[in-house]
Amino acid sequence: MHHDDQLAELSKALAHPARLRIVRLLQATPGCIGGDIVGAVGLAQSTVSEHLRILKAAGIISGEIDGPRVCYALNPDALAPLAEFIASLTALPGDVCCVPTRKETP
Amino acid sequence: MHHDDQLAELSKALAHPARLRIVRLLQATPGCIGGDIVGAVGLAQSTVSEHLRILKAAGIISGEIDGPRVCYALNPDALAPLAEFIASLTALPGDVCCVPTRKETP
DNA sequence: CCATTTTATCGTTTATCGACGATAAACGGT
DNA sequence: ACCGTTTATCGTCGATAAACGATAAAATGG
Repeated sequence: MHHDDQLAELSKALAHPARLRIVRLLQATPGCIGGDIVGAVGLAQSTVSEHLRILKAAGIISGEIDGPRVCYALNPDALAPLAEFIASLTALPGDVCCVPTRKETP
Repeated sequence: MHHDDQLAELSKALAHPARLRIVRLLQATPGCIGGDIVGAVGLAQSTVSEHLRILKAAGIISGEIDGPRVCYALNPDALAPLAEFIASLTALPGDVCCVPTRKETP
């Protein structure tokens, strides 16, 4: 897989308010919250399950089976490539562009 | 707009290899590259134009009209919220979860 | 061993995305 | 004033994503 494809995968996994919500929840909750996630995001159980699957596929979270329920935990390291990419952009000032400038595109 | 919505917008704008490619190009090129972007990404001109539009809508790039062509420049600051969000996740170690662990979900 | 609880999967529907070609719009140069 | 160049927009198509309800699977507790 190309490098940009991996970054695109990570970005896509974060590109949904419900999934960001889930990530925040997992970050805020020290222990394990089971299906409390479903109640918190306000979507159907099956929909939340799908969002969890997407996050897990991207490596952003991991799930451990704990009896009948599943305990999800955050994997902040998975986002390191994305963080590095963004940091690399801020590194050098991508300053001036060509000629004197005319007007802004609408 | 909710905070998560803004982050989702930014993530979505990055969630495509072609757009990441464009961002890299703009970062690497000190001056202005015009429609060289089209040749570099290997997609149709209209498709590239659409990707540029999406990146501009997210504030990640800006376009200045320079005669018949448009000069695009990178806006690394636009990604600061996303960078901060990711950094905040790595901050506290989101470590152990509930009970001893049984097995990994397939 | 059965009932309950919790999560995952399936099937469907609707909306959004990504790509393209064709066309329009804006501008510089001859 | 036209002509070539460059970019944006439009319309369309197939593919993917998002949401839901219904159903199945797994494991605990009675």
